[in-house]
Amino acid sequence: MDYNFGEIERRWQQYWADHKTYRVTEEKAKPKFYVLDMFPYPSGAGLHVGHPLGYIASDIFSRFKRLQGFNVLHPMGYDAYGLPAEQYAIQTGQHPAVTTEQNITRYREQLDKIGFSYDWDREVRTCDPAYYKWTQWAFIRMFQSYYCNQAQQARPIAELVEVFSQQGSEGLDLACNEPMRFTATEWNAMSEREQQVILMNYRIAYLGDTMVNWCPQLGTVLANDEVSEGLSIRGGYPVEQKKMRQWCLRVSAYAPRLLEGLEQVAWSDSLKETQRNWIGRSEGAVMHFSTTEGVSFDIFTTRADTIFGVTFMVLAPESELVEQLTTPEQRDAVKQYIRKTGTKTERERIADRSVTGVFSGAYAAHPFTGEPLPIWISDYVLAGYGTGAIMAVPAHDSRDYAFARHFSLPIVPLIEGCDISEESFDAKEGVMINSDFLNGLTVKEAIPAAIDAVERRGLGYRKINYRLRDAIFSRQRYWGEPFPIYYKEGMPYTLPEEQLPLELPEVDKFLPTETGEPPLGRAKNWHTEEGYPLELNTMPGFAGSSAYYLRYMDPHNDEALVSAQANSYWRNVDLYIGGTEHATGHLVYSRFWNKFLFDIGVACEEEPFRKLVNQGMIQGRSNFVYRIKGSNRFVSLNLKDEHEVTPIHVDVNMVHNDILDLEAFRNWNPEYKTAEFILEDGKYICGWAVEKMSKSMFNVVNPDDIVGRYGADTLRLYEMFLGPLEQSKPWDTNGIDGVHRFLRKVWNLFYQEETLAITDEEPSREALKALHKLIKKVTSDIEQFSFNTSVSAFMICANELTAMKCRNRSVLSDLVVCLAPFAPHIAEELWHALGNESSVCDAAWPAWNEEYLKEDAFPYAISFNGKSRFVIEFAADASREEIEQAVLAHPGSQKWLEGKTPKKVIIVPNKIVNVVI
RNA sequence: GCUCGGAUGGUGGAAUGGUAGACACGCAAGACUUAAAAUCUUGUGACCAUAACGGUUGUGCGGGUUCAAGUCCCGCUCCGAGUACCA
Repeated sequence: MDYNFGEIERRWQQYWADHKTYRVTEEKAKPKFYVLDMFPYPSGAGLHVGHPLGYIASDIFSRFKRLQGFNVLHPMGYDAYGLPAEQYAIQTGQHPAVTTEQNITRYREQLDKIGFSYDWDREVRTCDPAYYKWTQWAFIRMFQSYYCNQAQQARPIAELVEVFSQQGSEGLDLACNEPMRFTATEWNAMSEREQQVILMNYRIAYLGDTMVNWCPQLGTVLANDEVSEGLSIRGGYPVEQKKMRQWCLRVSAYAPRLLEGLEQVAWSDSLKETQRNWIGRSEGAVMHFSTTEGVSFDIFTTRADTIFGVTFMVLAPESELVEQLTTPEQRDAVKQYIRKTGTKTERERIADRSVTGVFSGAYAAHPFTGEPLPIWISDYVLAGYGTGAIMAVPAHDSRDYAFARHFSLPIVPLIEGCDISEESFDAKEGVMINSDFLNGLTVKEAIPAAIDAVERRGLGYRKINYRLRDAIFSRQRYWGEPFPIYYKEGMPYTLPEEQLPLELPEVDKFLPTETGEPPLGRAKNWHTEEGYPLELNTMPGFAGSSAYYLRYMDPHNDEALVSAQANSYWRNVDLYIGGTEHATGHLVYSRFWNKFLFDIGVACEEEPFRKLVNQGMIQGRSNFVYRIKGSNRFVSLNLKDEHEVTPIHVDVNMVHNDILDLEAFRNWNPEYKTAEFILEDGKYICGWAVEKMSKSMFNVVNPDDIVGRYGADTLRLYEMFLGPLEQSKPWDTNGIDGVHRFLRKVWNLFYQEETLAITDEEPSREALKALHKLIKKVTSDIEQFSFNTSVSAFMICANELTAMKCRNRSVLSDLVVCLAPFAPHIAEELWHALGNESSVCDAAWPAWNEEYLKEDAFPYAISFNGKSRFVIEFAADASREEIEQAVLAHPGSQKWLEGKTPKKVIIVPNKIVNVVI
C-alpha cells in the first residue's frame, strides 16, 4: 500500500472537524497551557509559505503539551480591521467588510490544509460587533479612569471627582498632560464644563492637542510605531508633524511598570532590549530657569554635573515658550524660522542635519552664577521629549557643540585634560574643572552632587524621564472600531455601556467629506437618540489586537470581556509565537492594555505573555535564467560566462532543484514560446539569489502547492527542518524530497507490499535503544524549540529501525505518538492502523528509559597533547586504572610516546583520554 | 552613531570546553530497469599519499586561557536586524 498523503490528510482533517477533536473547555482537574499565535491580518494576497512557520511551531508545541496531559488552549482568529482593505475599497468601491470576509475565507482554506489543532469554536474577528463591543467597553473604562502615580494604578475618575471636591489637587501625584493646582473651593465653584476640561487632563483615554504624525496620502494620523524613517509603514508615504486634537491613551503613565514587567517574562534578550529602548528610561533632573523678563521654565538633563558649562539655552520651535519669550526685535526672524522648519516633513528633517536656529532675544539667568544665558530656538530640540527646552553644554554634547560652533557661542570645558578643539567630549568620565563646588570630583560623583545642590537650593528636582509617548488613538478612517463617544456642548461623553456595541455605520464613499471630516461624517443618522453627534474618528489597528488573547478564553460571553472564572483558569499566555515586527507596537500596547485591565480587576495576571518566541522571517529565493543579449536563447548557469547575458527572474514554481522545467517556461509567457536553450548535461540549471518574497520577483511559494505535491505533513516537517525557528532564512524547496522520503520510510515500516506487516515479538535491545534515544531527544528538543534537530532525530531513528527491519508494534506505537505533533495526519493514520480507536491526539507522550540508553562499551578518543589520534572501545564501567594501562600498552601509543613517560593522563569518562607528554 | 544578533563543506545546517561537519540536499559510482523516473547500496571538507595503511590541514582575521577551544577571554574585519538630533 502506498503512502497516499492526499487521501489520508483529507480523511483525517474531516475526522478532526467532525469529532471536534480540538475543542477545549475549562477542565479544573487538568493543568492548563495556553499557546497563542499572533493572529494574522487577512490580506488579499493569501498566505505564502513563510506565514505558517510560526503557526506550525506553535501547533507542534500545543500537540506535544496535550500529549503530555495538559489542557491546551490553542485558538486562532483574524485582525480584520486595517488600512489595506480600506485603500482597496477606495480604489474599487467594494465594501471592506466584503473583501475582508473573502480574504478570511481564503485564509481559512489555506490554514485548514495544513492540519492545525485550533479550536475554531473560539475564533475571533476584530471587526465583529460582538468582539469590538469589548474594545469599545475597555475604551469607556479608560475614559472613566485616571492614573495614580503613588499607587501606580488606574482608579475610577469618580473617585478623583470626590477628592477634588474635598481637598482640591493638594497632595496628589497623578499622571496628567500638564500639572494643575486648585483648591476644593475653586473646584466646587467651577461649571460642569470647566470641571470636564480639568478631568480630561487626567483621564487614561483623553482628548488632547498633540503633535501627531500626519500622513496626507493616507489622510490619517499614525502612531510612532506605524512610522519608520519619516515614512508610513503601510504604503511608505511621507509623514509630517502637525498639531491636532486627537484621542490618546496614557501609555506613558505605565512606563515604569512596562519596564519592570520585562523582568518577569521569558522573552529573548534582544526583544526585551528593544522594548527597553522604546520605553527609554533616563535618570536626571528637572531644573528651573528664569528669564530676565521674569518668565520661568523647566529643562530636563541627565548631566546636571555640567551645569557650569552651560553657555546658552535652546527651545524647540513648537514650544509654547517661544511665543512668551521672543522679544519684539526678534519676532520677525523667529516667525520666519518657525515657518521654515514647520513646513518640513519628518523625513526632510531627518535627512537635513544642517545646523539651523534663531536667537529669541531673551536671556535666562544661570541658576548658580546668575550669568545671562542667551535663549535660542532650534529644531534639534524636540518638543515631544522632556520639556521641549534644554540647557546647552557645548563642551560635552556633540549637538550643542555643533550649534555653538555654527553661531560662535562660547564653549567652556569642564573636564580635566579633555580636548574640545575638534569635537565635544561626551563621555561620562574624568575629573571636573571650572565647576565651583564640583571641582575635583569625578563625573560619576559630580552628577548626584550637582542634583543634591540643585534640590537643596530649590532650583529643581530629581526626575526619571521616559521616552515612551502616549498613544494617539484616533484615525481619520472608515474601517475601524467607532468610538462609543458623543459630544454635548463640545465636550465628549461616553455612551452607556448597555448601548454597546456601537456598530460601524454605512457610508456612500470611503473618503473624507467635502469639508475634510473623516469618512464617518458621511454616515446618516450618526448621532445619539437625543440628537448629540457621535465621534467621527475610528480606532487604530492596535485597538482590537490589544486584548484578543483574553477574549479567546471566553469568546461568546455577552456579559463580560472575559468571565472571572474563565480568566482565573486560563490566566495568561504560556507561549506566544510571532514576528519581531510587533516589538514596539502590539507588544507594548497589549501589555499596557492588559495592565489597565489588571488594575480594574478584569485580568488576573499583570503580564499577558509569559514566554515569547520570535520566529524568523522567511525570505524568498529567486531563480534566474540567462538570456543571451539580443536573442531568444537562454544559457544554463555554468555556461553563461561564455556569452553576454541578461539575468531574468523566472517563476520558482517552474524550477525544481534549480533545474528549469523547459516546457513550463515556454508556456509561461508567449514571448518564450520559441525560446531555445543551451543546456549542460541535458539540463537547464538556473541561478539563484535571496530576495524578499514578492510577486515581482516570481519567488512566492504558496503552501497549497506544496501540500498538493508533497502533503501537509511534509510541509510541516520541512518548514521546521529548514533551520532554527528564530533565524531568518530563505525558503528553498530544494531538500524537501529528503523529508518526504523520511515519511515514506516510516510508512514502509508499517506496510510491506500491500499489507500491514507489524509484529508482536519482543523488540530487540537495539530497537529499544533507537526508540528511547528518539524519545529523549525529541522531548528535550521540543521544550527548547529546537524543532530542526528533532526532525533529524526522527530520520536517524527511522533509518535505524529500517536497517534492523524492526516492525515491532510497541516500538512503532511510541514512534507514532512522538511523530504526532509534527506530522499529525500520517500519525493518526498509522495510529489507527495499529488498532487504536481514539485519536492519536489523546495518546500519552512516551517516557524514555535510561536503562535502554546505557552503552556496553564506549569509544574513547585517545589524544596525545590534545591531538586526537585513534579510538579504543572500553566497557562503560571500566576503571581509570584499567583505561590508563590499556591506553599506554596499546601499540598505537608507542608512536606518539616516543619512549617518554607521560606527565599526566586525563580521562573524561565515556569520552576521551588525553595523554600529556 | 548606539543596541542586539551572526560568520562552520558545493547548499541548508549539527556539535553540555572533549573524535568538528550529525541529519538532509546536491554530486559521483553501483544495483534494479529495454529505458527513464522512483527506490536501494556505497562514497563525498580540502590537500598530500598509497596496492593497502596513512598523514597534514581545517569552524571570518589576530592574540590569549586550557592537557584540550567552533564553543571561554581580549582586539579587529565583514554581514544582518532594530533604533536614532531622547538632552
